Amino acid sequence: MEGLKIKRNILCFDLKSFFAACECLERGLDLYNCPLVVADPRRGGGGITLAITPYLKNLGVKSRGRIYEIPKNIDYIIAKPRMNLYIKKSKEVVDVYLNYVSSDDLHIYSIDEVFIDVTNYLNLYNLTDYELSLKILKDIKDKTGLTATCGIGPNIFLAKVAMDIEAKHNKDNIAKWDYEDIETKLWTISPLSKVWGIGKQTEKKLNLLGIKTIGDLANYNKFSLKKKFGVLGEELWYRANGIDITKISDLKLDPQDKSFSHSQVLFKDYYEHNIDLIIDEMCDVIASRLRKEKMLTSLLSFGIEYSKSLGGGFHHSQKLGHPTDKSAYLKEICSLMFNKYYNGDPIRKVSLGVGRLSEKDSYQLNIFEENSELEKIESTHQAVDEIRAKYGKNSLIKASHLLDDSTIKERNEKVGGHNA
DNA sequence: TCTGGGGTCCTAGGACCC
DNA sequence: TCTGGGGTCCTAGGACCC
Repeated sequence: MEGLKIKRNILCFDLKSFFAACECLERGLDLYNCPLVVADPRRGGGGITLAITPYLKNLGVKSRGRIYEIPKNIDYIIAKPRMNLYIKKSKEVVDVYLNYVSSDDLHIYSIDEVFIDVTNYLNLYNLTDYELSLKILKDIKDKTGLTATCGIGPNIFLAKVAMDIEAKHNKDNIAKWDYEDIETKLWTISPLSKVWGIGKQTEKKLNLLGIKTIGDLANYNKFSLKKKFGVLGEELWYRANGIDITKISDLKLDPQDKSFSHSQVLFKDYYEHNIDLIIDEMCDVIASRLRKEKMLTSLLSFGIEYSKSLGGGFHHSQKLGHPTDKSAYLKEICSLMFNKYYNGDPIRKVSLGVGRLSEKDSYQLNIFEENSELEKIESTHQAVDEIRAKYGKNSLIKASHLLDDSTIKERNEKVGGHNA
């Protein structure tokens, strides 16, 4: 096991209350002293709070909850999410990291979290990993106004857990964990789901085995875990022992595995006669993104969820006859699937996703689409995309999209389902 | 009493091929 | 006449993350 204890210098950074911090900066408010909630008020009380300030956290408000869950006696400011602002800010922070390391040693995990392997830079800068992280944190603060926290570990897992569990509570916003800290810092963690990679479901199953702390997990029989949970069980055991041999380069995603999707919860019940419009629009959005990223998809997944009172729904995926970025083709498949599986219940949610992506330049013309026809469609799409890029997504929309049931105009003003 | 949205990874069974 | 077996692809579904 000693051989698996790799000794890198991994830093894991996370931006503190990121969306809320961006809103406070823009409004000239003090993040630590103002009751701000980032959430879309148009969603009603059931809407999700995307972020809250530390000030509200201290009052016991859940950071990812519903608006109606915020205690009535607390006065708060509600900030409509502005995704484009957060993306811009996130890029500014990434630029700070890239001043210190090359992109090969940086993995962007989410809009506000990264992993950096600084092993090969410490000599160069003549700094310890702690000193370097301090410097980067200060740089982020100076250049963007944002506060970050940093976990340091000999591997990715320990860096992340050090960050999640300890760094946030430390004065300097840094926590460094090494293999000798495992018993005191990692093994004492409970409940299990506080640890990265263990969710509520797994926690429940482990609890049934009498495993309540990470220490219990680490000292459980590895082979029984493997028997019960497959490779995941073995993985859990290694992680509980602080072992993770993943390198930053392993985190780079194979383009084959890439996917993207759109889903939306509808504001009213839809049925067969008006859901077409929604599906149409979503196919257009997905196809347009494929063209923007110069990708083709070979796998479509489509799902419908019925109104809460009834529950249920379906979700299916299907390999496509040939790779495509054409809205019409996606619609055709969705429509087939809809007719096959829809049971007539009121619809409240639609999801559409594409996967098995490939780069467009490898596109082979196929026997199903006539060459000239293809070019015609292609050039039309291109023209539409160009106009939208220049004048905004709403500059050119289909006549059907002006109907009452359409949601596309609202959605075009959103990024990732949130207000742009 | 209540509606988020976008991702990745893993497993498992059936089909199909050699 | 019967008990093959390995590899890969497809789809469904579960779990986790931010």
